[in-house]
Amino acid sequence: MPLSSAEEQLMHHLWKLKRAYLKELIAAIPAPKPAKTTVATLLKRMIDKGMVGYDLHGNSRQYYPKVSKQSYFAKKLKGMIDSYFDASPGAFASYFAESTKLNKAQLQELQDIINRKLEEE
Amino acid sequence: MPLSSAEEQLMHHLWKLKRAYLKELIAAIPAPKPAKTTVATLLKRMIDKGMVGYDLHGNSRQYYPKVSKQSYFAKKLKGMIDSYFDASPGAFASYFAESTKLNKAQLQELQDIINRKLEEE
DNA sequence: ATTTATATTCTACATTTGTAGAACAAAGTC
DNA sequence: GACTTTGTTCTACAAATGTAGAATATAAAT
Repeated sequence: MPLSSAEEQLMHHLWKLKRAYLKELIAAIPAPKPAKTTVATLLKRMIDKGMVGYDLHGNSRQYYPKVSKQSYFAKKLKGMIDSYFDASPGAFASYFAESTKLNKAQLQELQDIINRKLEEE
Repeated sequence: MPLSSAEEQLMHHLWKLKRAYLKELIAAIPAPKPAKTTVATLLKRMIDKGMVGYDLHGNSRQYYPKVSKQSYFAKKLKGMIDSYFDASPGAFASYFAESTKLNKAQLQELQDIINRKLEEE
């Protein structure tokens, strides 16, 4: 049950706010702001998809993500690696290291991480 | 003009075949195979989106990708890094190196790539 | 108590996506 | 020349997506 594009954008705001009432979510969206009912519809669909939960506070709801940004992202990335790199994270890693322009500090940070990983064996 | 999910799947076959007639494309799709008109409709939409071109051979068309898998993928990944890592490839790289389970050979390959990159300065 | 701010539900409708039948055309085969 | 294979176009329709008005509820403010 993947989120649609509009739903995913809204999810980003919810991840940032952690918990939010409708009004707060709308406040977080940059202009042109959608109608409140538009956001309400998206939230309802996201709840149906199991991605959002809520607590009742008084008569209204405080919404929160039921899936962390990290794990949602990890799933998306895995899907991409599966289809574009034949399910090989190593091939993807090589491609990424090769193609991306990182500065010296970033490259060194990566080196450190990899060295640590190698020592963990 | 992003491809829809069904279109993207078809695109993968076209990338693999490089050039293909409708029949060849359908042959490449695993069962349950869609109706030929379904594939024809998708191809038409992909042509409209500028993702596929074709040469006329006799009365029928040999289709080919107008966008390489590499560049299409790069765009997708950039979109994800923009939205999930605040447009920071470095942050993404760190996350990825940290979270993915690569074996020793893969880690060393990465090291080599990074070393080469560092020397290129 | 009346107004106001906020939220929710229901309904609606245009667009996009997934899927395919019907009809027609041309090229190769018997 | 009739038949088969392959391809294309047109049309269609259900489901998903993007967007929002109308109606309604309720809590807070005055």
